Amino acid sequence: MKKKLSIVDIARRLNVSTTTVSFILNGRAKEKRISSEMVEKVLSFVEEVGYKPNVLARSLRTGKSHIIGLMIENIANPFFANVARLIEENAYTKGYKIIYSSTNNDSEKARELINIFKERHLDGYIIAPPEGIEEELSALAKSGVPVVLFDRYLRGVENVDYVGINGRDSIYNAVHHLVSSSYKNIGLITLDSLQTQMQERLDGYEKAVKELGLSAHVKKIAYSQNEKEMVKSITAYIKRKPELDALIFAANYLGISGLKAIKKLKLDINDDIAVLVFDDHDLFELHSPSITAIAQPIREISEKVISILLDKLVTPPEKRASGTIILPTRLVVRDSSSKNKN
Amino acid sequence: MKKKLSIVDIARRLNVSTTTVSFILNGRAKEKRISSEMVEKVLSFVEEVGYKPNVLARSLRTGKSHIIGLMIENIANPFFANVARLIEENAYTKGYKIIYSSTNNDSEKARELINIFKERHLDGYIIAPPEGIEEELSALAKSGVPVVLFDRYLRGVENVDYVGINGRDSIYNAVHHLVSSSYKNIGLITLDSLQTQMQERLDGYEKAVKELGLSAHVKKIAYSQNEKEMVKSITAYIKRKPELDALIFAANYLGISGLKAIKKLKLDINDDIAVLVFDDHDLFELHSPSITAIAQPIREISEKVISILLDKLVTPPEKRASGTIILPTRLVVRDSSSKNKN
DNA sequence: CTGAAAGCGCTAACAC
DNA sequence: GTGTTAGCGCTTTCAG
Repeated sequence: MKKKLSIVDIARRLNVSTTTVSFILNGRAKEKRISSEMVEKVLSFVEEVGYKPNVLARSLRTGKSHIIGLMIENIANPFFANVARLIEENAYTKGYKIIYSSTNNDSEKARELINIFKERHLDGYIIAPPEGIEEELSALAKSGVPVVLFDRYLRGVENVDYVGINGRDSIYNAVHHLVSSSYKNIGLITLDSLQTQMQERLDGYEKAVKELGLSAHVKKIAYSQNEKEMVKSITAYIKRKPELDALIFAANYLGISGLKAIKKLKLDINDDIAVLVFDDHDLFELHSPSITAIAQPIREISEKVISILLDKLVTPPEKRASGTIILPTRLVVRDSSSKNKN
Repeated sequence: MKKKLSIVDIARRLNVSTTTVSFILNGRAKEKRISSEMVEKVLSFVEEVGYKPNVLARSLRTGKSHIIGLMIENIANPFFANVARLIEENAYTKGYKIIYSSTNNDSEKARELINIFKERHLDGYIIAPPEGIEEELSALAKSGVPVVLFDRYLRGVENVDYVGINGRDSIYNAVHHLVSSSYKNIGLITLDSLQTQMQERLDGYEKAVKELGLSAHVKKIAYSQNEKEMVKSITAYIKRKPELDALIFAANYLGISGLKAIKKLKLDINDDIAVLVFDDHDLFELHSPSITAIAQPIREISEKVISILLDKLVTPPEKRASGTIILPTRLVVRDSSSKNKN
């Protein structure tokens, strides 16, 4: 239909210079002391013809894209999906768009993504990083773009912010909760991963178990996109360890796989084995029995992440300071961890 | 670190023209019959200094952004999250990035989004549209950008493709399934919405009920982001209709709210009331009893959507034809709809 | 207060 | 085969 007008077109039609138009459009009319009739004239014409500046050209010129890159593990994981939604909503109100990508915990893919993002001159990054991209992240941060990590951090990466939760304490407390509900043989099903958040959870478990004089039972599952395989290894593990009377799952999808395994084995949660999962999920509330979970403060995480990033965007690089924010989790006690209630 | 090199820099260093470099970089060396030594020289130098063309400048020049806009209802809905993930994976391998946004079924927000997307010169659009953006979509399509709708279409919008499922038959069959499991008073909990996919589901229900000589019980819930409210209205409805012995939920989040309502009312699924939900979910398999669901072919939908779009992207506008693809669903019968099994 | 003009980095028609 | 150069649409310095 209406062929795209450029700023030149509108300047010509109005018999003014592009400069004037540009200044007015960028709200610098006051500052440049442009007559208010001029401003009015330009604005109403722009409105009338529905002119929109070409963002691309502007970006090319200014070096700002008003796009934020979001890199997460997997958008189909409800935790990440919810964080993504909240971050997006928030960014949107501030005039920023999100371009996102799932890494599937693959450092190779993450590296590529960073490159692609870089080419597009994104204004900032929000990343739940897989291991092995320390260098790329450092380089990115050093180049002056704000980078905020969340969910897990990467050791030795400078000048990035981090928003996370206290996984160590969370699991530590969870173990105590189970013990106080008179479970004794508590296993931890976690990922075979060196990611910091998984390490913390493991630490918390080991610390608690040690202090309580219990023996540790840890099963590390290989990360896989394939749920079937996860269910299989968990099933095998449970069979191999009949002495366990409680299981902590270190991530929500592990928990879901675990519940499937338990169902397959026809075990009774609680009679046979208690269940506690890191990261809450709709499913856990509705499950019979309902499943005790460690709930992450999704809203707070999202808000912190985006507000830190937006803050940095308006702070000159030399005045920026990076930091770490650790948020508390909440243990939502349900029936799967209360022997007597069931 | 290394300050961004431009194509001019590298041309100068090599004492060749930018044209030559540009052609080589765009793989048109053969076509332009550039000497292979030249090609080699340029390529290795480019490699060495790690030069990356500025995508923005290229887009400005070519008018192509290699970005696809994805507009869905809500990324936190597993159906959309999964579709998004699959589409993204697929697009990514073809060199396209996704920029996404949730509309929350708000036509105002959707309209704004389309405007923002337009400014960025996206190459194509994938949209699960709310009602009320017919005009904008038509305009978009008319401007020559490929548009693919999915999940629901909009009446009267020309020149867009649509990938959907046969919601009418799905629900029709679902009713028959319930009846053959000897349920008689079947209610439908749906959204108070004119969206085509919801209409189809309602149609299927009404057709089946009529043919079978049953009486219709339809509850239309207002769309809301707030789960609590949904649970409340469903709870009230169930209380008001004690004669119902089966409930069909027309969307997965309705189903989840429904399950919460049923739990709150302490009803026994199956003894008191059968449950069948449109759109499968992890939860439904694990629920006790497990919940019968109509599973959408998520992978097929995603693949169709993206392949249609990518196809159009390489087809000159005048040769493009738009069409509709309807995929079949699968009724996954579980315990919640089998009176005797329970 | 307003205008001319120099780029941002790239592509491609047009020369040679 | 390779080089020159005119834009793509915008911002912003520098003159007036």
